Amino acid sequence: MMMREFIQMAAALADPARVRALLALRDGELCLCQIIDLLGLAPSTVSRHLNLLYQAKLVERRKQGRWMYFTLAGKAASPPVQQAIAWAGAALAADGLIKQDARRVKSLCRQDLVELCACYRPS
Amino acid sequence: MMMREFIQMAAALADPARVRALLALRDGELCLCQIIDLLGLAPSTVSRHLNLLYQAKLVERRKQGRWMYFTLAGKAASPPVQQAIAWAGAALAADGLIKQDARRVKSLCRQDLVELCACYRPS
DNA sequence: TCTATAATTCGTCAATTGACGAAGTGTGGA
DNA sequence: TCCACACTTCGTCAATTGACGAATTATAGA
Repeated sequence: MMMREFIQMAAALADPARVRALLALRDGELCLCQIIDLLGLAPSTVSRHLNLLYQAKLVERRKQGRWMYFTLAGKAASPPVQQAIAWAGAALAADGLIKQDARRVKSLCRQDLVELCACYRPS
Repeated sequence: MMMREFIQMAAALADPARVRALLALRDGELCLCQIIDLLGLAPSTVSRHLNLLYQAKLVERRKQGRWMYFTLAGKAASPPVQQAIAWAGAALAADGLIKQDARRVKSLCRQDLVELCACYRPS
């Protein structure tokens, strides 16, 4: 791994919204609109954050229909990538916001995606 | 560890000069002027970089006379700190610049500190 | 005490970053 | 063929960052 890639990874982890999104994926894949709902930021902002995580190879993504699903980088990922994810998870295991997010994710996953995509709800 | 501290650590690692300085400390302590020489940046810039690494708890420092010596965070450091250092080291083990720095550090350590402090040499 | 020097602090400047909304893309269903 | 909607791209703006030099602090030695 070269310096450029490492810096990209560290920079991706140097923002609370991105770290929250990353760790929210530990229980399985999420649709972008679920992450938008979780973070409470504008769709374009969240899209950009997730793209940075993707460029840094910390997450993978697949498009299914209208939805873009994200997952944590898997077993095929390089050791530095896996170390980075493990590091963030361990360091923030006791963090209140991260724990709150984890509970929220469980609840989001129980909802229907069509209903959930509240990110665009006029409310 | 809270979010704030984690972000501080990740941000500290998100700059090539700081990562180089951090990993240059793996073989033992270095004086600030040695790091200035290694990085080829202005003294004030390097001082600021090392202060950020210190705030992030990734390095320790001690003042002896006119010199400020830095070392990697030791065994007393929290697991996340140690994980971060191990992560950077492993990810950049094959990086050319880091390897070059390591050779340079060995050579710097063989020089007399008084002669070395070339950072202020008019040259 | 005076001087030289290692390091820090501060002010400035250009470049980058994160936020947003507006506009554009693409997919699925009416 | 439209339309609705999930997502992305782009432009803008305020805030942050990294670089530097100038000025300051602190320490060792003449």
